[in-house]
Amino acid sequence: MVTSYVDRQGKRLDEYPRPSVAVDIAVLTVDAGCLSVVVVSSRHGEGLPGTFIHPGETLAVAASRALVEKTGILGLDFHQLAVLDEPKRDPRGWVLSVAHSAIARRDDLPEDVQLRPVRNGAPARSLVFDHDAIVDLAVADLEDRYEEELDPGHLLDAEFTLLELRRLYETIYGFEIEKDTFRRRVIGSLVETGRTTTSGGGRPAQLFGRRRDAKMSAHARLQHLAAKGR
Amino acid sequence: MVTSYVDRQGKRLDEYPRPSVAVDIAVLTVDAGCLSVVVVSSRHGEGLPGTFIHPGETLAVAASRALVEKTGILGLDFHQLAVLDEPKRDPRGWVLSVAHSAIARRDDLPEDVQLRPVRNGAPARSLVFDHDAIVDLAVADLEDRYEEELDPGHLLDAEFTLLELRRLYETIYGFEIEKDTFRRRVIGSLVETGRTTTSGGGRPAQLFGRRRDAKMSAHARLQHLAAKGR
DNA sequence: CTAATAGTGTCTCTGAGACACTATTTG
DNA sequence: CAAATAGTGTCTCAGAGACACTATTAG
Repeated sequence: MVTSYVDRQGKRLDEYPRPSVAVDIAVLTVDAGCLSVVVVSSRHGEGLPGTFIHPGETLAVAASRALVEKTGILGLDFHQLAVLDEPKRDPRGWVLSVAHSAIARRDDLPEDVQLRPVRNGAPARSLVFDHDAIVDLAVADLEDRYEEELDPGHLLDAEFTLLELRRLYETIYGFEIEKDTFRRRVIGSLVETGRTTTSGGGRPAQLFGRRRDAKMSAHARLQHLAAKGR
Repeated sequence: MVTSYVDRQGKRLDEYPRPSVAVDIAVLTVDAGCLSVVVVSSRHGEGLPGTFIHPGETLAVAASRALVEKTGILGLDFHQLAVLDEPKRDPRGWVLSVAHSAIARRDDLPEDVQLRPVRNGAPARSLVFDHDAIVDLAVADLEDRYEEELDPGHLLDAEFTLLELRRLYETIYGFEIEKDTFRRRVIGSLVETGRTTTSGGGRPAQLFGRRRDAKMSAHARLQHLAAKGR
């Protein structure tokens, strides 16, 4: 490392005390129809998987490493949410945490992973440090991204029915959606496969695939919330 | 600092090598009808004002300190944009930067502050390290927040005409807006003051104030961009 | 047949966009 | 009067929401 640079006060870079920098990851999934988050247990209590960043790593690499080491989860994409910077947020010392989120299909997670529901109606979480707040950020981010794009986390298979898609969005948004309105909203982002499935019980449902670059039309959830005066 | 905690590998917290953590701030303003960013000169070239975080500080405090020390700017609100984490992004060594943005009125900035235009048509910036990318993030963030709310950065006075408001939005969005459509879009977020001003040259324009909680209606800019096929 | 789910026709409402028009000032 | 800016009336278009209707399967 080059250390000969000095700043305006004449201090060398390596004279500054430095914080430890951690990554914490909220891995969200839909388990049994419920939006859930992966947690790990430690001596401090239940929290999100995380680790300290190592030299030469990017934050995404550190996040991958944390998930493998602590949960056995592999190969997710990470989104930065925020930097948690309260000097006293971690009793071990001065630790900044870069909060991340990721989305995973339940069956891409190990069988024995610990999951906690995250929706408001669900039993209260109480994770260590400020990890509850990270989960809230992750959920808000998930909602935003599902509003922009059609199932960007690929929680559904390559082919799915409109009912399956709608149930997924209801799980993520946390409220029911009218089937006719929903159909018209997403149909432009789908391609018919010609195949049908009768697993639902009534008339066979058509199976759809995603269009490339499958945006959601307009901003329905915002309008919905506005209409209800929330 | 408590250092007796150990992690799963049995390492104490203070045994990990730590990155330096910097804050860099893109202060945006409208100067002479042009969206601009505050820059500072150093031996590396022109860059955004920034500093290393000190023990006990939050990032926002470090950002305030950086602005005062390097530009004399006081009292802005900061928004975290992203963490820049490429291990080699800073030639001085391993430096993470938490990019921030802030919005300021031109006349709240010192007279002699260095400003550079940021819009695409403007002369190319070429700031040090990855600071051009931070400016891009700051501009995107500004556009998003001006789309959600009416002049959240309070770049206008307490009372203003619709022409002034529209010119501001045109400067921020980077394209012209129809006056009739714009008027109908924002009028619900304004309160009439009863006063008028004739400084424009033609019929006197009414002066408006902000409503508390002045949201913009719907998401006009997105729809505009979609309509133009961009 | 009924139950159940899939999918459509159609009406209303809202807001964006566009154009033309009227209104009120200065010179 | 002309020029300039402020503000409105009104039409079209698109999409959300809601309701009722038709379609196709299982049993």
